[in-house]
Amino acid sequence: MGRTKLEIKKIEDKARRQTTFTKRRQGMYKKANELATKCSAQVAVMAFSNAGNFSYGHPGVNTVLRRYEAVGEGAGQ
Amino acid sequence: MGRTKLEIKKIEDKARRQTTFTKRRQGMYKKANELATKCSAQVAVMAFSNAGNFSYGHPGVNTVLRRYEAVGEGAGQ
DNA sequence: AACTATTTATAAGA
DNA sequence: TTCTTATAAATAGTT
Repeated sequence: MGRTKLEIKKIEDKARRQTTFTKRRQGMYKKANELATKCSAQVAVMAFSNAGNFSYGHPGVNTVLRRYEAVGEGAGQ
Repeated sequence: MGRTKLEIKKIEDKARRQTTFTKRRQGMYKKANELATKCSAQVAVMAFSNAGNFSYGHPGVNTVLRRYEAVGEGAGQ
């Protein structure tokens, strides 16, 4: 999306990479919230990079994690 | 997105809810992969509903989870 | 931090 | 139920 069509590959410029990390992380949180609301689901997103450690969950990251641990490897794609 | 603008609220029709869950889950996986690739990040998504338990991670769900556990509550929004 | 041109995701429909 | 298409939404570059 955006002004230019970009390949999906590492952004080498640090400032641009950091900006993209923030924008797209916010986008994923919004998608996670929408998926959870529309489909009565529990959803969590985690994103870690040099720019920091971030996570979001509906109803909460730890709630979703506990469920993942209960299901374990059964939580296939 | 799509033909109609829809509110973000629970989809009552079961078949439509299931279809949306699958489509949007796939969409989130794609976004997760793009974020990880573009920004050299580690990203995980978990989604649980009546339709099943699903997860995706780059480089892998368990790798990302171990990092979350190491960071713990420090992984703020 | 806000704006838009443009690409991408997706709700209905075929 | 997989594929298409009209439209809403996300976002890359700009200001």
